Amino acid sequence: MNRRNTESTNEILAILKQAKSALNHEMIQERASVKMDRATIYRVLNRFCEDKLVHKIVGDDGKQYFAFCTNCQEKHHQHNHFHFRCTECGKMECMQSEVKVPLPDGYVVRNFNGVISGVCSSCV
Amino acid sequence: MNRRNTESTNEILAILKQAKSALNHEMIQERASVKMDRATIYRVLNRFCEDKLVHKIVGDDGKQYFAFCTNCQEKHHQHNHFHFRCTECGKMECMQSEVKVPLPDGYVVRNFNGVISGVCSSCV
DNA sequence: TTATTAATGCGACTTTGTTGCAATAAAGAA
DNA sequence: TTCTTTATTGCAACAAAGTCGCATTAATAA
Repeated sequence: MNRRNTESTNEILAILKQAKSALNHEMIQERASVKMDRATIYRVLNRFCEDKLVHKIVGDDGKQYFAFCTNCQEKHHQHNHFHFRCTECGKMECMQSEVKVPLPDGYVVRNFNGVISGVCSSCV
Repeated sequence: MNRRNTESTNEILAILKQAKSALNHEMIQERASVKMDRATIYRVLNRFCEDKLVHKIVGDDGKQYFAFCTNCQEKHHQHNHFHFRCTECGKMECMQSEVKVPLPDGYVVRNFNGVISGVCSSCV
C-alpha cells in the first residue's frame, strides 16, 4: 500500500500546514482551490492519520477536526493537549500545555480528546 | 414554561440515575421499559441540561452522552472532569479528578469536554 | 510505453440529531 | 368534577456528517 503523490493530497496537507489550527472537512473544502469530493477529503485525512502526519480531534459540536502535527515527535505520537474551539469564529486551536489525567489501575488509554469551547480573544 | 411530570421524563431520569455513567440516546432507549421516540428522548435530555439536572458530553465517537449530576453543586455547574469511554463495552465513565487547563488571556470558557477512550479494567 | 493498483468521483446509504405540526395529556382554574 | 391552557409527545421529514462499493482515472515502477 504505497502512497501516491496526488493533487488532493498535496493541497489538503498544504491547507492544514498553513492553517495552524484544526480544520473540519467543510473548512478544507472551502479553502481548496480545486473541487474535491467529500469522500476523498475524508479518505485523505484518514490516510494522514494512519501515517501520523495529522491528528484527529472530535469537537463538542460532534465534528471531526484534523490538525497537522507540528511538535509531535515520531517517537511518541501522543496528543495530550487541549483544543479550544471558538463558537464565534469556529477556530479550533491547539493549546500547548500537556495534560495528565490519572486513571484507575488497569485502564488502557488509546485516545485523548480534550476540547474546551467558548469565545477566543479575537471574538470577545 | 413550567415543567410537567410525565412518564418519559421520569423514566429517563431514573435510568440516568441508576446508570451512574453517561448514556447516549440509544442506550437510554434500550433500557427504557416504554417505547419513546428518539425526538422525545433528545428533547427530554436537553430540557434536563437546561435545568442542570444532567450534563452533556460529546464522545470521541461523535455521539452525545448524558450523565446525571451527582456531585455538582447548584452554585457552580462546572464539569471540569474527564470521561473515560471504553471502546469495548461502550461505557462512558466520569473520572473524579478535576482538571485545570491554562488558557491565554481573554479566552472565555463555556464548555469543557474531556474524553479519554481506550479499554477499561473490566474489558482487558 | 505499458501494466499495476492507489486514488478519485459519484451515488447510495447509515446514523445522529433537529424541527414542524397535529394529537395528547398534565396541571391549574372554575 | 369538568374545562381550559399549553407543555409534551409521536410522527414524518429533513439536514449534516461520515462511510462504502464500484467504475474510472492516473501515479508509479517496470
